[in-house]
Amino acid sequence: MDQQTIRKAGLKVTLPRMKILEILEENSQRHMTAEEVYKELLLRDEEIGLATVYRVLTQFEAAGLAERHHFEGGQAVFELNRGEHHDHIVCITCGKVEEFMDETIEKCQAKIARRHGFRIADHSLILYGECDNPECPNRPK
Amino acid sequence: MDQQTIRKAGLKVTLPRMKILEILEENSQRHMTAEEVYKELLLRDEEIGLATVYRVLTQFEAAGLAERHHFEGGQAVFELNRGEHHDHIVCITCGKVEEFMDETIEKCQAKIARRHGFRIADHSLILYGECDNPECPNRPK
DNA sequence: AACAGAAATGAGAAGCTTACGCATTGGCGT
DNA sequence: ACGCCAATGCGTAAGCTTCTCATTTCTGTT
Ligand SMILES: [Mn+2]
Ligand SMILES: [Mn+2]
Ligand SMILES: [Zn+2]
Ligand SMILES: [Zn+2]
Repeated sequence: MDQQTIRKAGLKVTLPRMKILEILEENSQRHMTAEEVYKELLLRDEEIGLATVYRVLTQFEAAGLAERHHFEGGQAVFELNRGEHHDHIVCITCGKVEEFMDETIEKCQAKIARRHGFRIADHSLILYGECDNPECPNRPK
Repeated sequence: MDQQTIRKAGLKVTLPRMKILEILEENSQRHMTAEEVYKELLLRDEEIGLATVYRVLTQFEAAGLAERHHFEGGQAVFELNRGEHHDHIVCITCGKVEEFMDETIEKCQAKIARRHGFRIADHSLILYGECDNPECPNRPK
């Protein structure tokens, strides 16, 4: 239940938090911007301000409930933390996002950090390319 | 000579472009924000507007002369393209940036892209952590 | 060396995303 | 049910980057 999720994250259970978590859950295969979450709230006739959306998403992130990613394009995107780390590959033409996890890369990163005397806290790996979707606008016909 | 560099990039040789290229060259070990380049121009009594700095940096990037990176913190940083690709490891405490290149990681990325049907165009790999610099503010004493 | 056309520049304003201030509302423990 | 403090909504502001447009500067050509 969402209430438990929010409570366990150390946050007071409020309507905005419930609704936003709900939306992230229903779109767990996507990566949504704050604006998109906000628009989705409007569709559902929820009177929740954009500032609250940003605030709640930031709180979810701080609580480890959600992750924020900075793909090219200015707007940050959010997704629920599913417990297993993954990185992203983004189509620069149609925006499609796929996820992957590569043990070899992860290990190499740790090794590199060690070699440079860094205690690694986080990392961001994003591959940009053109996807092979026939519907992808960039596909030569 | 800088003039040749700029001309070969397909850009008209202008004073702002010369000066900005000069500054990037003199700071080739750093990663500078547009604002930092602008401040450096002010120190040199060059009457070059911030808008021009942004424009020129963007043009340098488009021409392959420079690279833009988005480390955490809002501001993009720029560096001259030295011809050899590298990725970055950033200290989240003192901001120190080190560079690395790992053939294994690069190969894995290519493999992953292939597996997902993406023609890879670019990638961004940034490791965040705490460095071991004794001067680093975060160092426990 | 002067000229003309096109491209580039400077200054300020605007755009966009995100954060903030504050009066008001709303959870939640009592 | 009550009251306190956190959370919210709205408007505003901040930070970074880009745009607009009148003016200047290149560049190739007389
Ligand atoms: Mn994801
Ligand atoms: Mn670099
Ligand atoms: Zn695509
Ligand atoms: Zn450090």
